[in-house]
Amino acid sequence: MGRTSNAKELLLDAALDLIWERSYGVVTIDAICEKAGVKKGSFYYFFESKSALAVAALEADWDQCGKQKWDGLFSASIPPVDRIRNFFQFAYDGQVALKKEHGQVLGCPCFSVGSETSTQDETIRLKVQEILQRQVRYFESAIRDAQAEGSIPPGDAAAKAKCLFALFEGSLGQARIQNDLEFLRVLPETSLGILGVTRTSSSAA
Amino acid sequence: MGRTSNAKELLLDAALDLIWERSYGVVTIDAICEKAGVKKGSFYYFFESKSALAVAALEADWDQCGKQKWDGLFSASIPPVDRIRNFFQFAYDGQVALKKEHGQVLGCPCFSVGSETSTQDETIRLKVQEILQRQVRYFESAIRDAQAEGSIPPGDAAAKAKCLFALFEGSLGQARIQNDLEFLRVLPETSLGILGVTRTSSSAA
DNA sequence: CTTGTAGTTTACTAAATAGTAAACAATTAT
DNA sequence: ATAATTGTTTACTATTTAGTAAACTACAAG
Repeated sequence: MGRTSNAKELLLDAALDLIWERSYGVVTIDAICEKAGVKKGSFYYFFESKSALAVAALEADWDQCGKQKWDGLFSASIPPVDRIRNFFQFAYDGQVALKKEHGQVLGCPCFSVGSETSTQDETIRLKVQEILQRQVRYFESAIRDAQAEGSIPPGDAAAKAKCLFALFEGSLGQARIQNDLEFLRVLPETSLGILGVTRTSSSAA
Repeated sequence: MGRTSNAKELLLDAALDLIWERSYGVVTIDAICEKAGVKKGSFYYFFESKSALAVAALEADWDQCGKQKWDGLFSASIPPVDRIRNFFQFAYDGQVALKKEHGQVLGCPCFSVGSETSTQDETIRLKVQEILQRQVRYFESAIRDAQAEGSIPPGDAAAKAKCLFALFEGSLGQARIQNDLEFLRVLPETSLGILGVTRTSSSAA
């Protein structure tokens, strides 16, 4: 019983938006509260600090959006090489939409916040680490499947996955810094080239 | 004539150190002054803001350290494939030393600060963009030379350089977030693999 | 309809921070 | 020496920010 509320969700959404668009350090609790339309007293009713909110916001974003997207893109019902190409294409399309909306390239919130805070806030660092590692595993699994069906050469799948992921995050970071999505446009093909795909298996002409 | 001073240099050094180790947003002017052993009045005598100091610190670091390192590593007197391998090895060794000194993986200050501030501070963004583009050109030139001598397959050298650079910065970011240098250790070989080097030309057995 | 619970609001404090003004100190050219 | 110049220091203000305490409101179960 008692009063009901969606303030917690409003705060999580506002925090992720602001931190993604600006940065963790520059966003104040007051700004988050204002954007969420929630008073500071309520903020402290739900969260103990900005750090705790950020951790919760990253986790909530994964649970509510990220996981489904990645599950769909890396579905076993899709040929493994296509999974990877589609993923990079999806990432590019998503950044195009975000740029249209915000006027700026935003990149990956998890990686940006992680890089910014990792030497200062261990709880954020661990949460980011956890989410990023989950993501690398999607790559790894697709690479293993592609190797099994012979569409890419054999080799250490975990290492290749990390390599692709670093390329991905590095490109997102570059795109954010240059405010230019050109870096991402070629990734669907570049990534497959790195994996050693010879013949373009399906969708592309 | 007039009084002489090294306060400006002390401030530049302190700023880069602190921002590298922590982040741009979390470092205050007071903290920079304290680390530099300079009073705030002097800070404002030399710089108009934290942002201006950061821009100057990044530029000074390139002028005094970065340029010479890159020039040496990418010297035309070195076989082009070795330049690339040596660069990644040097980067790894440098991060090992930094980790020993600071207890944490720090990554690339330019990229970290750039990613953190790019949507908030246009002058920092432009300076970072400039420095990063300079660095990509070293890769590009080495790749072109390697292609010319036939040690790697032909293809768009600028695109390959951007790809390698994204891999590099993405790996540094990952290393910072995971506080683990494993990501960087394999880069000397991984990078050459991506470029399509078949035979390990020199130093390695 | 009243009581316990869940959430909200207001008004506040204490601390951190950016930024300034003006007196002060050192150096050098004349 | 003494001015002019360059840099330093101190002490200050105004603002922003995190965080708290306590009164208040809505709701739901008995």
